[in-house]
Amino acid sequence: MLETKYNHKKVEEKKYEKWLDKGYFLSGDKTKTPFSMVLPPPNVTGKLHLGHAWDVTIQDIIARYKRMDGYDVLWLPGMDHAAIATEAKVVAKLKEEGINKYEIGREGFLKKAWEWKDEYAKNIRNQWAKMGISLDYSKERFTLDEISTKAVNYAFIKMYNDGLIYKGKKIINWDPEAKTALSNEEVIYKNVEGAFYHLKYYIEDSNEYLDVATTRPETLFGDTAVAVNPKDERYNKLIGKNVILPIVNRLIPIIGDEHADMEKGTGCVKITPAHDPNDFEVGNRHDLQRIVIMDESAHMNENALHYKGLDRFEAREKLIEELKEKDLLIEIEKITHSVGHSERTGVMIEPYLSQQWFVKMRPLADAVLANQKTEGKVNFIPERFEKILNNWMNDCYDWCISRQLWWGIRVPAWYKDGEMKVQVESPGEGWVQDEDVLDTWFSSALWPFSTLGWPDNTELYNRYYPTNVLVTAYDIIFFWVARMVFQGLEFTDKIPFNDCLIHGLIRDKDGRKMSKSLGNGIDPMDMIEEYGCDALRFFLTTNSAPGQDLRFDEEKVKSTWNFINKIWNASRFVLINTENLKEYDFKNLTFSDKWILTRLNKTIEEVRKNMDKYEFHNVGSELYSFIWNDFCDAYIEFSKFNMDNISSKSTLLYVLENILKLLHPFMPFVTEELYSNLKIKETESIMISPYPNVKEEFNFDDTINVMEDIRNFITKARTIKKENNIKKDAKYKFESDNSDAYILISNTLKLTEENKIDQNNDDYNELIIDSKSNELQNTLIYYYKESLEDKNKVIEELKKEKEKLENSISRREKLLSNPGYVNNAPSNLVEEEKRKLENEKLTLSEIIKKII
RNA sequence: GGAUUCUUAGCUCAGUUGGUUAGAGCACCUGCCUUACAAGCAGGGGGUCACAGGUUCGAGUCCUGUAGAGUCCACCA
Repeated sequence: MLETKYNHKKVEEKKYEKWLDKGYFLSGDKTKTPFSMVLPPPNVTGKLHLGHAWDVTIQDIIARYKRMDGYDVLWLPGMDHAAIATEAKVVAKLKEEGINKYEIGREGFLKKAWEWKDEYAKNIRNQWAKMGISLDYSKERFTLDEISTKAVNYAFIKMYNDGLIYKGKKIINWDPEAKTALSNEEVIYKNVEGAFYHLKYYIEDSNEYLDVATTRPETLFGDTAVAVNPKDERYNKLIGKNVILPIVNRLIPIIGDEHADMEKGTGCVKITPAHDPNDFEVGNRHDLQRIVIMDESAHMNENALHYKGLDRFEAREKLIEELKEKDLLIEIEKITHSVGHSERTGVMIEPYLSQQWFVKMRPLADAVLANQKTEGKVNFIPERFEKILNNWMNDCYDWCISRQLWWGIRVPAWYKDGEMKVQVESPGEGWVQDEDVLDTWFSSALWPFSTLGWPDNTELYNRYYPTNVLVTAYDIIFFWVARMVFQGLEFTDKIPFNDCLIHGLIRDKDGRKMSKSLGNGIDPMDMIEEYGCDALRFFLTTNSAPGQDLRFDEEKVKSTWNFINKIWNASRFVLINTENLKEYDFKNLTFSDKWILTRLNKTIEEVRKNMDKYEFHNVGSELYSFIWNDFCDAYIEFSKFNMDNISSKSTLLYVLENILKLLHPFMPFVTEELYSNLKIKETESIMISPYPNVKEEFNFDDTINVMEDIRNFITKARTIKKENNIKKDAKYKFESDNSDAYILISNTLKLTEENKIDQNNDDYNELIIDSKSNELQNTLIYYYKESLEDKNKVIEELKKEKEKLENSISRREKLLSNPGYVNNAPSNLVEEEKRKLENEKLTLSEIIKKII
């Protein structure tokens, strides 16, 4: 028999291994309809955080539900090589060991990186196991494995041949720490303290100068013009003249360009085409020279004259000193401005002119936008997230996909004598492969189909693609979701997933983002240790509406634990009382059996409806109130009165069995444990049992209102009894027009035979509790000794109730006499109003009698 | 500047296509060790749904405006 308390550690032990051994997570049953999802591959850089725990639990709920409901579920796991992030971590680790990556070379470094990957992949798999998620490990993939590499190479070459990938020299976001280019999405803008340095650019052959303000004075070495707005009357007459570039003393032209904003700063802008994206454009318009003044680690080069070799910030400092000395500095204006930082290394981005590979976005984005207007669009849940996709697709810029790293898929391009060939294999002797690797997201973008063996025409691909649903957080929509959609459309002519279920981000108790720097992060593994995986899962998935952020509140995890303990104990009760039951027998159902079976049907219906809509918080509250309020508080209590009835025992066990199944996707471990203790069950594991369906023969709809009346009457009786201090052994008289109600009420209120009296003895006063409705009429009279004071109190109470009823009745009458309501409102609501009105009138008439 | 979410009980959140006395958990008050569960049971109190208008027979829900909080994108010489 079960222990008296739920012990999550014991319950969650060894079950996962068993499921794995039995092969329950495997896909491939061809007799069933396929259902597929790919797991958003976590980076192999660390451990899973609460956000992952949330994300994987949602998916596992879907997977388990669909599997139980008869689908052949493929939930494909995998991990992401996370080029920059991993390379940065491996470099840091090597540094600790005193190794420089360039010393050991590309091959040596990659060996180390693979070792790192293997170690972290193992950790991640352990954490997946702890979360209880039902992944098909036989299909596990890695973004750098052969299957993925093949797909990436194919995609790259195809896009190159179709003109969708090109190589070009442009200003890109450069990370001087990782020494690589980044895409715009990998740049995070932060507000930092900085300054506007106002510099004197003397006009040629004159004592006058232009006040040119810049936040990055060290870039002046790359200046090839100063721009003013052609409409700016202060300066436009100077267009065509030259200014003397400070320190360098080179002559550079004053040009007229719309880019110079008259309202902003001084109206004069220095133009550095090799170090600023806007200036790059200006440079193109005016055919200006591009002078690169820094090397790849953001140290000044020979173009910066005597500053050569200095770091950019050091150079800035020294340059300012020199400008001051030479009286070329007008002022330093302190400002706070937003500056791009590398998402991974955290260093300030340097806009940098370099040769990179790009994906031409416009045609791909337009295809997505066009597709979202069709029936075959990606269905976002909640819908509003489609706008984020569309906004991003509307104004996007070409995607820089080359990275100057080693950890990644190498660009399949070969060079010899100024010639370039794009292909996988070396074209032959003397050809050298491009040193760059591709952006991680380029491989992730192909994930839903590359994992299934595309571009080959595989059985997996044909059976499971497109996938049914993708689950991820909203912060990843443009990084990943958008890219999968356009690559899916480009290569497979299909959207990669029909539904895209978006959840929010996890915040701490005070609503702040969880981050390392704040130190407010919570390790899901600690929560599992403390409260169990089932409690964590249920908390994560039932405490917010789709798309909303979730505040992590340990108290709520704790109260979920209590809920599980409640289920545990209810199960104990059922198991203890049904030990001898060999098979279900529903021939002799009592009134409360019929009621709970009907309520179970309604619950199944609601739960299924909400499961299909991914509204898990609704499923949660539906199950919570059914289990706790209906099953435990009411039904189990009532069942105690008919323990000799085999049909009642059957009902107890049957309802429990169904509760466990309904809960299983949320709480896989405890439901498996309890299910394994059931005497009657269809399957050896709850995982492979069929998900509950509504059973028409268990619909006894007329029990619902009657039971509601009975329970209300019981509550009312208890309240009045408590308020009036009626003793347990008070004499009473009880009448009911319904024998089921009579039994349930007298048993529950403990109305014993010995306290029952027929006639009022003059010594007693009467306390009448009654309820009148069309379904049920009860009168319970307690006889007791009371003071006059008590009696007046009772009258007061009755008067209050009378007043309440009168208000309610007049409100309902007004409502029902309103033709607008009666004609327009749904008829079942109108009927319900009428019924309640009738019942209230009956009750009121009784109260009036008593007051008189 | 553009987009978007949020404002409901002391706290954290639900509240489906508008349906008329707004729900839950936790916290609070009262009484119970009634053997499935005191991590529980039985009762109870607590909300002019941010504010102001509008549409409607009917608004927490739809529309307009205001205030506050958050997030994303763009710009930031």
